[in-house]
Amino acid sequence: MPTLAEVLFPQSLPNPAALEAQYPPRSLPEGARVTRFAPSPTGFLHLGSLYTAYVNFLTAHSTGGVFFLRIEDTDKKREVAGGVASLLESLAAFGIVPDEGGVAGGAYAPYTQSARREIYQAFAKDLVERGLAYPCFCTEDELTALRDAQETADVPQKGYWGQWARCRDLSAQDAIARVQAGDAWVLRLRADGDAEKRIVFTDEVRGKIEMPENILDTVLLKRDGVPTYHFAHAVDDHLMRTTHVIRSEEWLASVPLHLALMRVCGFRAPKYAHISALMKSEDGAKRKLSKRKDPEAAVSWFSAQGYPADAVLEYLMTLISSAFEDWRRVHPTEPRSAFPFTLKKMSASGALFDAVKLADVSKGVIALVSGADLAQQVRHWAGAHDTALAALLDKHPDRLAQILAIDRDGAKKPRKDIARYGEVLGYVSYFFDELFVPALPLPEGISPADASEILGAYDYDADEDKDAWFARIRALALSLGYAASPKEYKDNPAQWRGHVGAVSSVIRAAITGRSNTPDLWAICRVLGATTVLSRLQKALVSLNT
RNA sequence: GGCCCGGUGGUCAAGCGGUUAAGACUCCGCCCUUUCACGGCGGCAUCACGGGUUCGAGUCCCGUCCGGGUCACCA
Repeated sequence: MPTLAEVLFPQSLPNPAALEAQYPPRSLPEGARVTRFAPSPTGFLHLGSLYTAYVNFLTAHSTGGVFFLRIEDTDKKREVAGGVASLLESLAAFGIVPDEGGVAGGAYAPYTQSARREIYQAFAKDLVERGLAYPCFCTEDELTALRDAQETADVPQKGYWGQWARCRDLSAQDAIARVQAGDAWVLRLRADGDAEKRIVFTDEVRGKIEMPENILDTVLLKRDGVPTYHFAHAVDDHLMRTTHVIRSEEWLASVPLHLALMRVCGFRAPKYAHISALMKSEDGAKRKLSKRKDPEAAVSWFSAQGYPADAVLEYLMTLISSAFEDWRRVHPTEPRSAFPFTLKKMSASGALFDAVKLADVSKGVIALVSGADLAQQVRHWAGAHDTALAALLDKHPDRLAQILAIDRDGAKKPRKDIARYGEVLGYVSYFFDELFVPALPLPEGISPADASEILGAYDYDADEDKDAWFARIRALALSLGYAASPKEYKDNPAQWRGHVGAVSSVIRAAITGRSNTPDLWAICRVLGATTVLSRLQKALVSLNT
């Protein structure tokens, strides 16, 4: 006479003890943490997921531990073809490369849940043998009816539990008969919790938390024999020897269940850290960043906008630890991995995603990149996101590097005026004749006649060094009645028509069509004498007609 | 609805019984400056509310309110 467990799991399965031996505890130095990122292969990387992954990554790597990737593909309906590859690619773009799992493989393989089916079944069978789990034959309709009944009876605790759990007390014979009759079943936990009793655990970011014990007979194995998240989590994180389960706060409510599962399976529970979700403000209300409504929820949005991966990570870091920015000021070029990171310093409240702050952080990141490197990054970005820019850059090789080097390479205070690669085209357009739009924005108090006078009297000499070049402008200013410095003008405004700033602004406008640019002398060098002279000439002509 | 988490300026936040309640972003003003950017200085603006406990409360306790999460054969 076969037992219920044998009827439920007729196939030959490894036994739990053998699995324990096959996946032994890791030999890692004291304090080393093992963390993981466990996404579903939807191919879509959410900003929140990146955030979570990054915290896991930092936790492991700041302790000499292991960060692995596990694919949670237990729901075929959500799976997207090529999802895994695209996910790995997205993560890699942020320098987040798992030590194990993914393409790396590892000693605790397989790292894909769909390939671990018999591992889960082995533990499930063991649970049935010990009377800690049972088959449930309730149909979807019956479950809905149960829900409705609880609704009308106004039962505070909804769900499949206690007296509501109809299959819980089915005799083994009846259960066996139904299985043999071909009835579909799911496997449920026979919860032993008491709603009146409370469990206490310490969350690594939130501290001590007290909750009622789990009383729900949660589904462990679905109709198709595939585990639910909860059961897979218990089995996998135990067997893969995860020390710290760091995940989004939506899982916090499941901790009593997870702890109960760990206990009945005989596993030592990992430490848990629930980090708060990234929020978005809308009409004064706070809500979770949504994949549907918010383009910035997708990490791909940031790449498309041209935010360097480093900038996004740097921004996330400011959310991870409020001490980060202070540290960064002291260590402007240190890798982020050198930052003393702890889960405990993470905020327990959900942060609003702040695009303005990201832009500021990004400017700081881009300011540290050399002109040549930046040019290369921009070209790379343009190849994927802005073909017109890419074509332009290819037509003028090296030009962009020269432009971006201005006030940047070797500058003690490099310019911080580019937040995204996507802004670069607008930033540099006047360097290219095909994009240059002649315009003459005049400074306050300067009339077209004044401008005409200035341009008419100005001679550009391409051979002059910067000091000589500016000395000439100063002399010109003086000769036309403009103070040679703003200070002199302020000391006695009545005596002057203005100051050098007005003169150079007119020249700047004629050459670039703009009122704000980096160092004009350097710009002229990049442009070349022919172009400079020609633009100066045209501006003068336009003023006189 | 039950359970759970959270609530300090517009945003991110420090704070662990006694502080003029840090700092950063944004915005505004000033300084520096040939423009802009950078940098410097200054300013606007915060402890959700009500009760306790205490000589003293952002900090501890209780209640309320607000926001979020969860209660799936999704993760």
